Amino acid sequence: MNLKQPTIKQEPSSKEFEQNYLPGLAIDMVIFGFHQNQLKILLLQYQNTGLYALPAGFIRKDENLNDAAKRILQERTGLQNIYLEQFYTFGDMSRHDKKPMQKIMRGKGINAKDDHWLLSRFISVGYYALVDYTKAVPIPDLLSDGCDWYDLSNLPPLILDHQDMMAKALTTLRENLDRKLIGFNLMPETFTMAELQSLYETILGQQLRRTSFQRKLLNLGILERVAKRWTGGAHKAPYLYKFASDKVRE
Amino acid sequence: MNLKQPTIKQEPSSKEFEQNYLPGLAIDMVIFGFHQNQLKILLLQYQNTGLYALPAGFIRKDENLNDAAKRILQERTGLQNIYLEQFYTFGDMSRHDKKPMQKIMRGKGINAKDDHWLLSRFISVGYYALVDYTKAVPIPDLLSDGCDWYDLSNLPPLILDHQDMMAKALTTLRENLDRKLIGFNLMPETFTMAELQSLYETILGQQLRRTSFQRKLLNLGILERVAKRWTGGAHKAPYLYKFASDKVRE
DNA sequence: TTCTTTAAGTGCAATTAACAAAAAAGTTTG
DNA sequence: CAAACTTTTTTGTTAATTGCACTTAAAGAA
Repeated sequence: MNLKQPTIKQEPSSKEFEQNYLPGLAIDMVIFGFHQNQLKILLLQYQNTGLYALPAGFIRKDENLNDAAKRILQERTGLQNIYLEQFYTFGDMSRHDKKPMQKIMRGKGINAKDDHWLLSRFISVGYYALVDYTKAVPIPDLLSDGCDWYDLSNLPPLILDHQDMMAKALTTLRENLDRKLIGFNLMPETFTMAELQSLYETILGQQLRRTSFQRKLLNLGILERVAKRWTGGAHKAPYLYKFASDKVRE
Repeated sequence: MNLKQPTIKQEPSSKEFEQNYLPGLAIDMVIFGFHQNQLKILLLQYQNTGLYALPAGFIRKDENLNDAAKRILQERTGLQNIYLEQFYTFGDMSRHDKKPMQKIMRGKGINAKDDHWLLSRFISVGYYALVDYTKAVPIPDLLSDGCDWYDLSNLPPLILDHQDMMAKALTTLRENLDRKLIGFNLMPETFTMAELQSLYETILGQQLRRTSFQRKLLNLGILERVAKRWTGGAHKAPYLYKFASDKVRE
């Protein structure tokens, strides 16, 4: 069924890119989700290459950097008003390696010259986003053939320095978890205390004590107990909580 | 004595810049120092303009981003092996305002066309550095007429978004102060406990309790008491401490 | 020696976190 | 229908940290 087909959508021409986008600068996104007690990130997959990469994009000449990040996130997930934070800008020479992109373009039937704009040196601003797994609708971009969630504990090999980017994003997330109370962005509307604890444990990579965790989070005064309860087994049903954003001062 | 002189050093020509530097990307530096119980930063001053700016520079095409930052810091202070950390990348459209740079160039007798490369949109990577005030030797760059320390509590008006940059750098410094134990980089070789406390109080913008502060820092086990003491007045002389970097694990 | 002044250390209350045990709320089972 | 079982939630008890007042230490001056 899957015969070789001509590329339908065209990636931007050199001229089109130069006219509309800032040269040499890109945005890479580490989009975190949480599902079945696993921390996940969104990756693009390229056919016939075995290569995987973080979602990325470029900055329009008339666009704020942060707005470009929001746009790129929206393009890959369909989501708006998402927790999104810049965490580091990557500018080592070693990240300038033409091979992966050449392979990706060949896989798409694009015959790129050595000075194609996509093969030049890029400095990349890293952002990480925290999204509700159940709400995101992953969408591939022009060059990729798949956009899907992957377990952080079991990632495929990533191109260039994307593994380092992911690691740095995770470190930043860990450092900000308590300080900025951002974990809730990864949860659905309502959740049990055990689920929330599991999220914290997964992000921090360590076990937490049930009682301490519960007392600490409840004392923050930002959780609201929802009247309803779980349908459950032969035991006490856990309370459901929701994040009371109106109680957060800042 | 100071008659109008022709510019001696020439700023890079458009061609020279395009050949050697990454376009549209700059580095801005918030260089912190501490002297006489005041937190200070290094600013460039432009003659005949009343304008002040953070030290800045560009990235060579064959240079790592972090190496460019080190180079720029070295060019303005003469210092190497300094604590230097990237804190944010600024990319709002609103920071693209040609007027200040035009004024600076006119002040230097440069007749810049409207499409001069220095007047284009720049996205700027912010770094902050912590230096020993007594060791830095401020040096102006090609366009500026002065490079000096200014009290953080009494800054002259800065161009563009440099005030925001400074504020963000200070916030980052505050957040990292305890976590990364970086305050010592602002101190001379040896210092008294009172001086160290004054530094912390100045950075954090709040008074600290002496006993708690002392107990906490000594318990960290990273301070070494130096045998020598102060020459002093009619009272007990304070101990001198030095930072025992070999005792810091990380 | 005694006084004055500033530095450094100590003891205790108050707050916060760590650990342990008990109570609560469901369902299943005899 | 009550006893048993299971998981959630709350309540104490102990240990660690911090805030605060006070004591001790050191050095020159009277």
